Amino acid sequence: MPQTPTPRQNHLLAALSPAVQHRLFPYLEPVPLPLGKVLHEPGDVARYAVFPTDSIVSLVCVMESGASAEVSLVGNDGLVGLALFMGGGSTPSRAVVQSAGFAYRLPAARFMEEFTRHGEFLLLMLRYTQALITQMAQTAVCNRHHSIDQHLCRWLLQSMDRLPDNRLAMTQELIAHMLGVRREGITDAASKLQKLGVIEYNRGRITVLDRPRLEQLTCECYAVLRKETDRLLPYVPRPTNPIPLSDPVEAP
Amino acid sequence: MPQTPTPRQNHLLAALSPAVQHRLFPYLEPVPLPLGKVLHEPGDVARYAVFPTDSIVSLVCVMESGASAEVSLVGNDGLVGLALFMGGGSTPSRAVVQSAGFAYRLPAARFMEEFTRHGEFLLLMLRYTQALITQMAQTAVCNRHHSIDQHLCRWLLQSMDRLPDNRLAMTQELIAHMLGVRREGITDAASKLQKLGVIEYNRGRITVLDRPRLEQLTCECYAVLRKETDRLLPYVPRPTNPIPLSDPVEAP
DNA sequence: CGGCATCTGTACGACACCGCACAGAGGCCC
DNA sequence: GGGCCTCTGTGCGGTGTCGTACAGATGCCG
Repeated sequence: MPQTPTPRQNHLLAALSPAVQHRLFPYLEPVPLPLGKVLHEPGDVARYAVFPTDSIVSLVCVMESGASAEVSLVGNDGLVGLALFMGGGSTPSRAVVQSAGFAYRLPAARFMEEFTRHGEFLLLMLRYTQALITQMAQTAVCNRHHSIDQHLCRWLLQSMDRLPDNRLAMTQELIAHMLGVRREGITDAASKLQKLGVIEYNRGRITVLDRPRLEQLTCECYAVLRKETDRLLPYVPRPTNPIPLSDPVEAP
Repeated sequence: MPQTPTPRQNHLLAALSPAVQHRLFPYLEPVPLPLGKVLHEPGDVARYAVFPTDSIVSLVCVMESGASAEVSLVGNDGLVGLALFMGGGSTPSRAVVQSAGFAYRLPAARFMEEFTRHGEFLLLMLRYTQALITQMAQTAVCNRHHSIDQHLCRWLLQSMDRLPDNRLAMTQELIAHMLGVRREGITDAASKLQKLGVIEYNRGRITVLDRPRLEQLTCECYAVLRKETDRLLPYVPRPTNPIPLSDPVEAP
């Protein structure tokens, strides 16, 4: 069952030193992110930085025709609202919740207060920005060269990496929209994966059964991203206090 | 004829305040960038930041198969070497000279010295980074949805925006490599443009004859990028000295 | 001037993906 | 339980791009 989230489920927040956490955490506010919620439209001025805990947000580019394509994925590894500190205030992309869950948001002013201290927070944000840039670059080349099948595998893996379990609630229609392809294209690709026993599929519920196989089937883009992300943002949460790692023998 | 370049031909360098220019310019070193020169391979640790003046550098992603695709274009509007200040040190992309010319390079240490003053230089770099992010995002969606014809138009326009005149020295083979398509695809697209009288084409020399028409033929991506770049990085060079813009009737 | 490498144009079958249309198959609610 | 909406599967022709192969055109250089 969904427990109350904690800020430290977000890797960026977890990686901050106690001092920074102490300054920021009081201003963090948990927000539920229902499927499909739009965090910002192209050109919107961001009022919050949003740090997902167990939710996933897609950054998508939308064309005049209504066609769209995802350019990157933000989960508990990142934050939505780069434009806050990049100086532009807004971006030409839309941020939409792709997997429901929770996030913590931090008012823009507080965010900038910490950012302009020019300390570890700034450095962390820059590193995350580079990870995001890598993701976009790889998406661009993947869109050019790889098949829908491969692309779907990559997308599933990237989503799984940001989720607590191996299940995902999404219709084929939505996935198609994210990847910028036809719904039928996803039906085909997903059917193949289902026949191979790699995933199980049922009216908007996807379960990954054989992750290693999925990694074999996807294009090299996934490995590139994984490697680069691990390099830039190794997940090493700071301990809050001296923590009892093993069970507190009698917990509630 | 090619004159000796000056750092101020680069818009970023030109936009810096006299104080910053005074600190940085002594360490700038002009370098010729011949066509095809590789500034860095994936994973290379950058030793310089490179500011093009009249040259153009392409950032491309290369796949295992050798296939590649350009993710962004850097000319006198930007610099090569974001990884310097983003914290990663390297990126998984290759930087290759697409149009020969000159650039100024700044040793990494000097660059960081100024960057870590956390003043206008940092802010300018961040703004440029956002412009680059926008470019990558748009490239991703363009790769997914638009035709080679449209893509070529966009690429020509973006190249022209970074060149002093309306001529470009590139074979179809090279363009194809940049765009991540077949050479014949470029032949087709370019033939159409030539028949329309929009460009003139001759063994590696392209001349744009009808720019307005080109802007009609391209996809919306060009306009999006143009608008966003102008917003983020308006080109307002700082005067070197107190400059007589109009006659200084009675200025100090 | 002639030879040759390079660049450009053309052709043709293969294939992935598209757009559309429609048929089953669940799940949800009255 | 019945009705209905949503989601998924399937089929068809059309089109854009690919891979390959080859022929002309151009410019450079000996």
